[in-house]
Amino acid sequence: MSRWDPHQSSLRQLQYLVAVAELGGFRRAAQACGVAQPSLSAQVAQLERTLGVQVFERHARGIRITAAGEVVLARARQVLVAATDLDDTARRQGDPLAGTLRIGVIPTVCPYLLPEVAPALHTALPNLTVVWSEDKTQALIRQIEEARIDAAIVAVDARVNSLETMTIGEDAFVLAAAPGHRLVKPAAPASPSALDGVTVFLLEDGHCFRDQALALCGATGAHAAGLSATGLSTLVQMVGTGSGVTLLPQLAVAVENRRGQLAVRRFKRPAPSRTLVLAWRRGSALQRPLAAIGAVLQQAWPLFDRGVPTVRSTTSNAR
Amino acid sequence: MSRWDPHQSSLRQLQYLVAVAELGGFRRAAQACGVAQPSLSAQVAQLERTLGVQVFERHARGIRITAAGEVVLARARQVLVAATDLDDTARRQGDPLAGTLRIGVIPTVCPYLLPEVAPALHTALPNLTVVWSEDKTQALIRQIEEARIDAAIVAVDARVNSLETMTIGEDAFVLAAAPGHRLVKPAAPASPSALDGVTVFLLEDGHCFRDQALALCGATGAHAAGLSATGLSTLVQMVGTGSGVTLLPQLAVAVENRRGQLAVRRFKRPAPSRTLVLAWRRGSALQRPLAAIGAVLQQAWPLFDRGVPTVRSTTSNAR
DNA sequence: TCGAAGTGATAGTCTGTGGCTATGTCACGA
DNA sequence: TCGTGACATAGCCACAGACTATCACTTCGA
Repeated sequence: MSRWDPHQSSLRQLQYLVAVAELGGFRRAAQACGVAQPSLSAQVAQLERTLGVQVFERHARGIRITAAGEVVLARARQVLVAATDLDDTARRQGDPLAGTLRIGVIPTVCPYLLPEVAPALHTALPNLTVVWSEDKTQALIRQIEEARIDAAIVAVDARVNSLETMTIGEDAFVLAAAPGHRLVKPAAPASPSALDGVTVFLLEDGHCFRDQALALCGATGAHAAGLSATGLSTLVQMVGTGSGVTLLPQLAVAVENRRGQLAVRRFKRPAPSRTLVLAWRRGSALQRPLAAIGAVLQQAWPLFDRGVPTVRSTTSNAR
Repeated sequence: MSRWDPHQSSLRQLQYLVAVAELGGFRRAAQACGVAQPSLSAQVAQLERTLGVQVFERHARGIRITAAGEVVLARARQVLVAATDLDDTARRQGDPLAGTLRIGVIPTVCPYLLPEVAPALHTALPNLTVVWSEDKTQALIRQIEEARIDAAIVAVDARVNSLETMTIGEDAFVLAAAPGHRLVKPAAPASPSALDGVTVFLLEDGHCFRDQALALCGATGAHAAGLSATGLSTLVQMVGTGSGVTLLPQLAVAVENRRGQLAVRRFKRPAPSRTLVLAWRRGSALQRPLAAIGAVLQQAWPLFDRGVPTVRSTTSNAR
């Protein structure tokens, strides 16, 4: 019965392998792994020998990953993710609501949500330490899949099958422009068709909020301005001085318009909006603490949502 | 950047852990792993220490798995399965259609399908060695999930989410009884309602074919006989001598009725049937060779299917 | 009641794996 | 042409993990 024929390779060897692939070289990988380059080289070479696959082509000017190596690397990463889950599982055995979680947040949410929510989380889950990071959706998803972060707060349109999600809340879009602009003068909620033919300033590529705003523009006949902003603050400055119009998530209005330089007008219900979710890798060992965090976020959400039903077309939402 | 903090534990330690759990003791596990008991004990103890979880309670009369241990073990198995996938991936890099595959087959299929199909497989895929095993559906699924076999030929009703499947063919059910029995005398195909009030002999519990036949009985008003058979051969003997009726898969008729001791009658179309599939673990590294095997099985299937459209209500289907 | 047979743990020894430093070889670019 | 940075090689050392022998304990049966 060959059931117990041992796995020759070790987890450490797999880590070395993946490190070389990701950092693009043995020296850098060795440094990152905290070992000397010859030690790492030897381990990788031995792993290649036991697997019977050459993963890297060694050149004097660095390495190349072979075709066979790519598929082997993908499997190696899977093993390491599973091992990480094992570690997590074990670590949480005592108190599932204790320990450290790494959560990524998209840039159009992070600075507005965290200041309110981080203290609430600490109160609700005092033994849990959350390390926040900020990145765009695609990067966050990759980081989740590679177990480099434990979860992310994102605004999903398309469901990613490798992730599980929990809805935090709906974040409505609002119109924003310099006070006096014709689009934001009326007190009544705007119809989406008000955007027809209008030039709208958007975020630069890679922000999911750009895509969502762009979709709304496409549906309403608006078109994107030639210039893109690197963040919502920039966006606000651009339309605040000029004559343009932009879309903002309600979540950001209180902070971005704290000096009242903009006039803001909401849409008729059902207002266009994005759904914020907490997402984590399917099968993660951290279901328990993540679900607890998700619950806290859900509870806290009305704090940010307050503008939506009763927003005034004036500046300076309460703060 | 804690990205590269190493996994302390090794795959070998995980194997030891799982072996202890499955074999129920350190000595047996050590023997199975081919190491001395103290070596294995030390490794398991260290693993428990690094994970911070006591997986086993040690008693003089063996071990018990702790509650925390159960969940840790499940994760450990996942890591080993991923490692097996890595090995498989690497091994198949040269020729994906070479090497060895372990395939399980349910008892109501194995003896009838293999004699025909094994040579065909060898012809079509000469570099592939298939090791066949026979077990019931539930056991096979567990073996697939634990990477103890690579695939199985089963008759699924409920789809199991952890498995991917490829249909081999439809295997119709037929009525079988001693020649002269009123149910098998007419030449015309039977209506399912013919079973109403009839006592039908079935396989013993655990055979999926029992459940499928039982479902048909329930739908038609038949009821199960008190006595169950351990296999189709036994079933044939039971009804061949007595006055009972049974259901057989068409696949088995040629072999089981080779001496013509039974009269067989098919059902009106659409005849009740089971779907035979080749199933493997989702994400298995063996997609390529398994799909190739599935294709050969599909092609070969009409060989066994021949009775269905034109079956006579006589004995002795061609062979 | 006591010993045999089973469990896993402990003690002490040895070897091979995987680490280190120092150096070699090669390709490219200044 | 030589310097620089890539990865490989050589040689050494230490400790992890294997082994054998034995202990401590429980259970079962004579």
